[in-house]
Amino acid sequence: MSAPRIACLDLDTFFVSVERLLDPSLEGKPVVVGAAPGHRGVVTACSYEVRALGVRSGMAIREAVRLAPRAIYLPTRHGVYAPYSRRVREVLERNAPQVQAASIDEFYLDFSGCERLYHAAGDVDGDATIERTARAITAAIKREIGLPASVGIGATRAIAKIASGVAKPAGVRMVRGGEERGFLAPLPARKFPGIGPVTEERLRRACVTTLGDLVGLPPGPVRARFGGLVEIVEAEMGGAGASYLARDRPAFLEHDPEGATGGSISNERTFAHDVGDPDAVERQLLALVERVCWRARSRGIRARTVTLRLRWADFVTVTRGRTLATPTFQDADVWPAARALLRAAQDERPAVPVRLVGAKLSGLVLATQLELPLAAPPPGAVARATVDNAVDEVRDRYGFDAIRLGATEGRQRWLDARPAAPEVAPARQPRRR
DNA sequence: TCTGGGGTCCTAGGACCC
DNA sequence: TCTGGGGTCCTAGGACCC
Repeated sequence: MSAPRIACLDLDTFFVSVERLLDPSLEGKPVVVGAAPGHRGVVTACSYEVRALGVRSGMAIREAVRLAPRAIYLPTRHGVYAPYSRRVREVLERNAPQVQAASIDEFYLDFSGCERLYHAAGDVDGDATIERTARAITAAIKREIGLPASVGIGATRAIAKIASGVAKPAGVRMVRGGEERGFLAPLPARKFPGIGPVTEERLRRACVTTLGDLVGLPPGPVRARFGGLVEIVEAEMGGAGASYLARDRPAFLEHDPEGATGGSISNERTFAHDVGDPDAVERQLLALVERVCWRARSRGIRARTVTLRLRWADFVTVTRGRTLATPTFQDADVWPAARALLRAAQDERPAVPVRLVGAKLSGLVLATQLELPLAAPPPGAVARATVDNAVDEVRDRYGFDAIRLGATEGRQRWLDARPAAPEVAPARQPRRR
């Protein structure tokens, strides 16, 4: 039997909690963080007061306003929340041997290897010690930072994560070794990480509502249809999380820079109103290309593949990609490819207005791993690269929007005038965080 | 005037090579 | 003049997560 050793700590309604720290008058009131009412967008986070009215994160803001017209609507301010997340992490690192951030408001703690410590304390299996530690951690986060948090504890990451949801708000829930099946079986299938709305509906049509229903499917075609999923849930019920969330991967590319080729850098924008003018879409795409390239440069990462994302007014969405011969982080290399992809896609449905456009870089490689070309840069290239570097430095310090580049047509000529050679300027050092 | 934005992972088919 | 596989790369789409 596997003893619980993984904890999942989740900050309750994190963005709302931070907004309340900054403005205590919001305490106890219905609060929605997300897009502005009347605009296109969704709910990013919401307080329990509005959840009681049916509001959920991910819901269209329009729908939230309909359900909770008197709630207080606040814009999402990512830059404000990140420092609080870092402070939480510091508390965790003081109290747990291993900490991994899964997102801005979710952390995994691994207590493996602490058995001798527990034994010395007279705690045979360690359960009591881990649970006590979890309570001490949530108390410290509340006392030192002011944020409520919930913790789930179990043998695997999946069990711990599900338990943290059950523990909310501001609770601790431990699933002891051997209790996994009894804990999971009555839960709605949707609670299992990886089962989303689509799979939930497929399961519902097979008369499967709970995780117990799922593993209880009799042998036959229906069970076979969900075969992989049944195996995964079965393993979790046995406390053996050799699958799924237990697949430990580095959480962040920054932590695994050696030869990292996975990952992607993308930005996309939904227009306030659907856009019928192809030139206007092109201008927005150029701004997005400049943004993703800047992000790649400031991380010292080049990309081999450029992908365009386009969503038309009727919500039909396509992605179109192209892989370049040489990895790059230069606007002048990425832009022609992105523009060609956009024009080809626009040609497929010329009369339909565009709702969203996006640019993505993938096939990432560390810039320092590349061999530099031996050829001397062509005339003018160094001067242009110097200007680009100066723009980058301002943006690294003050953010992408600190500098607006000139009229797009002039900018396009500037890009077209640049050599397509990927390396004209010395590689910049990755930005320190 | 329904449906954000940043990601990860998986699948599947076709090209191409051996 | 009929028929293999396996492996890798590329592309496109889709489910899911926070």
